[in-house]
Amino acid sequence: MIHQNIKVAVDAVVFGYKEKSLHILLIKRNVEPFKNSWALPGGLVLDTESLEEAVIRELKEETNVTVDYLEQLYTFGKPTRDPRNRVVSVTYFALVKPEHHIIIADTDADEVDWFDINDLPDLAFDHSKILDVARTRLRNKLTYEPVGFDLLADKFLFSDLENLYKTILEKDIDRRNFRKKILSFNILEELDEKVSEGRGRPANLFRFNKEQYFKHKKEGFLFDIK
Amino acid sequence: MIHQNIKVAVDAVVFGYKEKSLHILLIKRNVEPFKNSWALPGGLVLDTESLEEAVIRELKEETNVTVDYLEQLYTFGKPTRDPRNRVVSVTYFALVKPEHHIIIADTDADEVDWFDINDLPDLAFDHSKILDVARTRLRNKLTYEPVGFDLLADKFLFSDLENLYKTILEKDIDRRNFRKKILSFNILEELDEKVSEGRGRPANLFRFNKEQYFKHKKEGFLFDIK
DNA sequence: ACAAAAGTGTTCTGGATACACCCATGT
DNA sequence: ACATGGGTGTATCCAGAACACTTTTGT
Repeated sequence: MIHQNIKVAVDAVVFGYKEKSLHILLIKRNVEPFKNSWALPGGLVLDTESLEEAVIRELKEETNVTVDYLEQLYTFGKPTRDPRNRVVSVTYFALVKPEHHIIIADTDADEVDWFDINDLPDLAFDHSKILDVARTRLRNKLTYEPVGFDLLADKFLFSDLENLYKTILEKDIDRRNFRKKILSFNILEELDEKVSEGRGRPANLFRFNKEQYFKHKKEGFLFDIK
Repeated sequence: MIHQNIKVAVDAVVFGYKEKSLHILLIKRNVEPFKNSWALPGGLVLDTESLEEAVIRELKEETNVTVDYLEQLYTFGKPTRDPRNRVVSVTYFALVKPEHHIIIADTDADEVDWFDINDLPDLAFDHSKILDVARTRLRNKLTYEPVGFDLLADKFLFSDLENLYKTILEKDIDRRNFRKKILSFNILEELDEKVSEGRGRPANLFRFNKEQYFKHKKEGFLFDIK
């Protein structure tokens, strides 16, 4: 077998919705290259673990986060993407509910933090390219799968759901039509709890009913939001 | 840097439409493991080439095919997928017009052939899993991008296009509505050439107008076939 | 009483679907 | 003349889009 000198790594783009806007999880590197730059969490794959296991392990180690939703995104393999050695990175797309996790930096004293998607620092390596691909994926998925509910807290306000769609799809949404459409899917439970946020009429809390969704899906129902 | 013992390979699922049905390109292995099994074309990535360059090179070497359309599909990394060493395979999805290429097996006397998608041999490694992912991707892409035209000859019959959709989407199509819809996109040219296939009324030939398509796309038009 | 956000229904329009007969050729 | 596949139009229905006022609370 021919000799080959390529390393395999995984990197994750972790999305979360908090403080009324979309955030991603970054770590601050404390080694060269790109020392002190912010970067996507990730690292080399161990010989005996699967790619997915590698991402889950790295996320736990570097940030203390366990993901709610994880899928493979794209594999980046340009020979020069890492200035030291050739590294092929298999990237993953993850969704978490930020309030479910306490982020903790690695023992190597890296920093970890949530960054608003509209106020990001420069990223190490080709990580901003990876992020672009992830944002596109998120935008697409949002329209044909109920992934929004993996980003919101268990109990959420309709206005948060609406705001989430508005932010990610980058377009205005008609509140009445949006609500009508989502409710027509019969995958939400309206709770008997109201939340007042200081001013305005208190809003009702909703909960996503995953079982209902899978049941409807099995019966041929298609989630679809324009 | 920790020691890692993983190889990186690429494999391609190459689709083509010929003899009124969907085919894929396979090679017969002449080395262990899976000697004499049919497999997807592919091989190890060289240290200095990109992943995409590796696929293009391997396809040329092993089958003599140059692809018309190529995109990354998925990366398979289960530690045991190759019985010898650990190999992570970055797989690609390709479309070609079979009549544009003369397939030629490698000098190592491998065989190469087109196989009808509904009459496939057992495949080596996890290649049938890869193929499943590719078929799903093809089915999805067909509905929102005019990829069908990368599978058909330059000049084609409407009935071939229709048959292609019927085969891949695995459902019946209303001929009138299908034709109406496709023609409404204004991306086909009706040629002044007719073809008689033995019996029945001779059919008109059509040609896909790529420039028109890209022009419309830029103006916000969405290709969409249910 | 006013400001702020939540909640709610109807009309209109356009694309999707369903559907059946005539046409051009070869045998 | 008959068999075979090619080519075509209309009516119905439903989902998407557009659109504005009332309700509940805090200050």
